[in-house]
Order: sequence, then structure tokens, then C-alpha cells
Amino acid sequence: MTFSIATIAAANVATPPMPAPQPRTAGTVTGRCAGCSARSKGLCGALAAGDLPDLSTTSRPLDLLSATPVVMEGEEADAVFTVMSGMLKLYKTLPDGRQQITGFATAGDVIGLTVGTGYAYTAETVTASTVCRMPRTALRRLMERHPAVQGRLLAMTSVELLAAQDQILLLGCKTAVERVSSFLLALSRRSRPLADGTPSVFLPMPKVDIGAYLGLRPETLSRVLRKLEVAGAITRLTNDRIRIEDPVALEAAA
Amino acid sequence: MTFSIATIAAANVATPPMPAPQPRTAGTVTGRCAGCSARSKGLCGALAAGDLPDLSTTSRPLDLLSATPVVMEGEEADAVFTVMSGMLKLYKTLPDGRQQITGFATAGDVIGLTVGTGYAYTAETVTASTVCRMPRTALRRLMERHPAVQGRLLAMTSVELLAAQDQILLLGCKTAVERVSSFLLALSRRSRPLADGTPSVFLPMPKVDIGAYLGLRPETLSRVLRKLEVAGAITRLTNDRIRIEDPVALEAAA
DNA sequence: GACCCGCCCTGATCTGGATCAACCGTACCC
DNA sequence: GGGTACGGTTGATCCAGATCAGGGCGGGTC
Repeated sequence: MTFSIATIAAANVATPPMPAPQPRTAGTVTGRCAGCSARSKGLCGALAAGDLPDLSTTSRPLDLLSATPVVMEGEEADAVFTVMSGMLKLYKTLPDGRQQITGFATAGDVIGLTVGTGYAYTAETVTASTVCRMPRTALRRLMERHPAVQGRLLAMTSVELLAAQDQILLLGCKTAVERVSSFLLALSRRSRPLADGTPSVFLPMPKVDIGAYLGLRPETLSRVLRKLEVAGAITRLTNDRIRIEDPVALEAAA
Repeated sequence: MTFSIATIAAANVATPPMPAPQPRTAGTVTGRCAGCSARSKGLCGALAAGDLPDLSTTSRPLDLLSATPVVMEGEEADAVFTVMSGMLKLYKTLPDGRQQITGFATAGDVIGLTVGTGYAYTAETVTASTVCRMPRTALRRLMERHPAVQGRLLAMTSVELLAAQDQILLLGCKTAVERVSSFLLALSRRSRPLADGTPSVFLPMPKVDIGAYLGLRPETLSRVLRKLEVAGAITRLTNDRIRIEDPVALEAAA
């Protein structure tokens, strides 16, 4: 039986870099958020520097090993999490165990938002990650005190909705080759090119997870990647990095 | 060539009940929104009765025939529409013409919301419908004047996101029988049962549209409905109405 | 009335991706 | 080192749903 850290905060937390619970001295606490790498992203970007104490007193960073559940579908949603580093997968599960990954979360993404009382999906780290936990009550208070937070929340939710509708189009209409090509292109737009300028994508998650995101079996994904490689559209540098050789060809395939 | 009424307001508007542009007499205008059947839903539900003039002066109802486009994917998003009656389909189109319906909109739903400058999908009536048009600038002003509107917007967007994620699960994992069963159950939860108390669903849209929503061909949909009928789970009363005979069996199939 | 057209249904066949099975390379552990 | 477990790849086969084809029916028009 696994428990999510939403309810059992001590589970699966990496030992060395976890900061011990800090006293609420304003100085220390403001400094923590001020130096945060995700400071300008997520919900926190909606706040001015002067408002940081409101964040620091309620939020707490957590360093997590890979394969650690953060929130569990259906569990009571008592906190939201901002990803500071690493990558998580978000997925839904059918009663018989089939899983559909609805998205991957990286730095700046906020997970655990919900309209009801329970989380809508399970979130689990795919690499070692750092997330920042904020209780739901604190988020509510933050929204009341800072209307800009609500606006940011609306903008983020709208962007997620757009992405979800694109995914619906992908799953409902596209072939395996089109799905993989679309996926690689979408990732390459969000990542830095290699030193020589050619675009590349980093795939830290296992192939079975990419398949579960695209509605494909890992065998099919493997075959499609090989086909794209033979066609000269991509090169597989390592198991977790692909170089895009011909973005135009990929675009045509997507 | 078709044009959406977002840009050409006079096209495809039904002749008789279309109210002529009204003078801005506060009385008339407040009355229009006060008597609106969608008054408590959509964005308008976030406003108190005293604030109705803010709505009435900027919104305008439109009666539309079936198969009328309201917004077109990619077109400049200069207005949002609240559905007052009827039904619309929302869909995305691939370059080669394949279409994926992302949802159906009924009374109270708001269409045309977007984060960017262009609409994210095409919306088209499937039955004769009445929608209420509000320019985007008016919505922006309304949000500034009434913070509750923004909250309502956030709630509505979040609910849509949940629905989109459920649809991703459906398209990514489920079989044809599971998709159709899930669809019928979801609809039956939102509709009134028949006079004798048994639940039923109303399907005014053509079968090809239901298929495009569920990621199935119409032939497959037809076969699945027949199979469910033979199994005793449903009865097809007319072409556009189905009675749910055995909700438990449907639940099991979904 | 006769005709047409769009929607729906049903049967026959095809196929893209799933499934089943085997193998390989790498990481980890004793 | 050897053993083992896991992720990834490849090949062979299968099948759910797509595609192709034909026919029925109801509504609209002349």
C-alpha cells in the first residue's frame, strides 16, 4: 500500500537536502521564497516581492525521490503543490487498473487544484523532484488577500484546458505516427536546443509512460520511433534524449 | 464559404423571434436579462439582480437555425456566447479535414472563452438555438467591476478541465462499448427521467457527431447501441431518445 | 402521388495497433 | 564475478474497430 505525501508528509522524502522545519522568523522565511527557482512561475509569480512572507509562512519545499506519489486520485484534496524541479506524471486509473496519463508536470506547474473535495488525478514523480506544498486553506486566504492570484489561477487553468483539448484531438483522431510526431514537436518547443543549435527533446520518463500518455503500447511507440529514425526525421542519441533532425518532416507527419 | 456569426452577426439568424436592436432604456434592458431562462447559470449567475443593467446593455440574444456556426477555430475571439436554449457542438479540425468534437454545449454553457486572441475551437448549432452574445471588452469590464464574475469563470473553466480529462481517459483507454456506456450514463445524469421514472437521454445530434465525440465511426456506434439493446441495458424509443433500462448494467459496461 | 436526399442500419472485408513471446543490454545486488 | 530484475526492442499473430458497400426509411419538394 502506498500513501501520498499529501497526507503522510514524511514518506519517501530524500534524506540529505530536506530543510528541517523552520521557525517562522520573517527573514529566513522570506528569503526562502525570494531565492526560489520557480519564483516567477506558477502561482507565486502573481505576487510582488513584498508579499512573499504570505507565501513563505504557509509553503514548504519537499525533496522527493523518483516514483513517489504526491497526490492520489480521490483522496481528500487538502493541499496544492508547485513543482520546483524534476518531473511528475499525472494519471487517472480505471477500476480494472488501466491507466491514462493526462499530463507531465515540470518546474512552475501547479498540481492538485480541484473544484471538488478530492483530487481528480494521481501525481507521481518520474524523476527525483522538488515540490512546494501549500495547504488549501492557505491558498484560499492568499486568493482573498491578493486578487491577482485568482487571475493567475484562471490563466493557468485555461492553458491547461487548451492543452487537454489538444490531447483530445490527438487521442480521438490521430494515428500512432501522428501522435508521436506531435508529442516530440510539442516537447521540442519547450526545451533548449543542443549546443550545435539542432532542437532536441529530453525524455526522462519510461517509454511505457509516454505510451500511456499517447494512448499507445510501448511496443508501438518503439516501432514508430524506429520508423521516424529510418526516415531521417530524428536521431536517438541516448535512451532519454532524441535529436530532431528534420522538424519540417515531423510537422508534416503530425 | 461559411462565416461565423461572431463576425457577421446577421447570417443564418432565424427570422421571426429575433428582437430588433433595442434602445438602451434601462427598464426594457434590465427586463430582458431579468426574464432570461439562463439567468441563474453561466456567467450571469454571479451577478445580483441590481447589476443586471451591466449585462443588458452589452449582451444581445440571437436566435439561430440549426447547423449555424457561432465561432470558428482560429478566428479572432471578439465575443463570448452564453447558450440560452438548444444545443451546439464544439470541435477541432485537422488540416486534412478530420474532426474531433470536444464537447456539446447546452443552456447555461459559455462558449468562446480563450486565453489567446483566436478561438480554440469551432462551435456550431446542432439544433435551433438561442445564444446571448457579449463582446470580449464588455466581459473584461464586467470582470473588473464584479470580482465574483472572475470566480465564476474560474469555477466553470475548472469544471470543463475535469470533463476534458475524463474525455482523455475515455479516448485513451476505453473500448467502444465502454465509451458509449459512459456517454449515455453521463447524459442521463444531466437529464430528467421519463414520466414513469425510468431515466432516459435525448440525443438531438446526428449519430456521426456522437461518434466524432467518442472517437468512433457511426457504424461502430450503431453496432454498439444494438448490442446494448439486445443485452437489455437500453431501449431505443425514437431515433433521438433512448431509455436506460438497466443503469447498473451500463455502469458495469463503462 | 413520385422522386430525391440525408440519415441510419447491417453485412463483408480489411488493417493499424494490440497482444504474445522472445531476446538484449544495463543496473543493481549479493 | 554471477545472478537477477527491469526497460527496451523486435518478430509473429490476433482482433477491435475502420472501411467499403448496399439497402431501408422518413421527410421534403415538385
